[in-house]
Amino acid sequence: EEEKSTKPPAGSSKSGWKNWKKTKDSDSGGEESKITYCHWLLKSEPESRLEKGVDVKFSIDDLKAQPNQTTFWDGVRNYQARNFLRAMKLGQQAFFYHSNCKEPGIVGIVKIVKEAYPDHTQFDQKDPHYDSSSRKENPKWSMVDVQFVRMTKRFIPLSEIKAHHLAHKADGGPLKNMMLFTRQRLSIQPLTQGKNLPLWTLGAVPSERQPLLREPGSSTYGFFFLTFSTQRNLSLS
DNA sequence: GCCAACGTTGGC
DNA sequence: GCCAACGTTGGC
Repeated sequence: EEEKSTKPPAGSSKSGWKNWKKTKDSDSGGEESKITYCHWLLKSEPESRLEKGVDVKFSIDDLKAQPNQTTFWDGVRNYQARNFLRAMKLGQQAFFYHSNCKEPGIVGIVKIVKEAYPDHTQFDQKDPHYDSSSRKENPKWSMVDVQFVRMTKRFIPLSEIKAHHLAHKADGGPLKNMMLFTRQRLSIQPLTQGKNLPLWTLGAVPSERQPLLREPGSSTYGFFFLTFSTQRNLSLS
């Protein structure tokens, strides 16, 4: 279904076409394709774990250790996550989240330095994420390149984000629909402003085209995350 | 290490 | 198209 939403089938059957139209037009399915996201959250496992004999550990320190502090984000094998990958634009920023570990939470910020292209690991039989059903002429899975930007000023534990999420579910705050909780298993997710709240709660309102994320000390704050944090006297940047 | 959540697979 | 079985994710 997700395949069809990116590209209508050439000689499509009636039902295939219908499904494609449905995902484009319906409120729930279509929303994803219509909305333009600007910020993301990427999960990665910082602790060693073997998958088909291969260690899948990749912490933010591992990213920092890469040449140019840059790596390809391979191994995404979920259609929704893949579609988000494909929606990522050059220069956009994402939180780097440590998952499946002692202290899950946000540890840093990365940026997209190359937009989606075929994930070569899907064709590599030795790779734990090898996909025998994918053809080179029409690769199923994509990856982007990301580069380390910086660590967050402090570690932001899942427990803290979750506390806000729970509070916001009650009071309609910006994190009430955060996908970290509404789609707990999604490894690539967009961050949104939250519908009924002003994005900018402190300082000047930046013009629309300015980068949303500022260095500490700037008079304006970006990343919707900072909205709730500043409201609650926390500082994430 | 346990297990709940949830995405995927495949029989019917 | 339904849904039970199964596999994976990821918090705890």
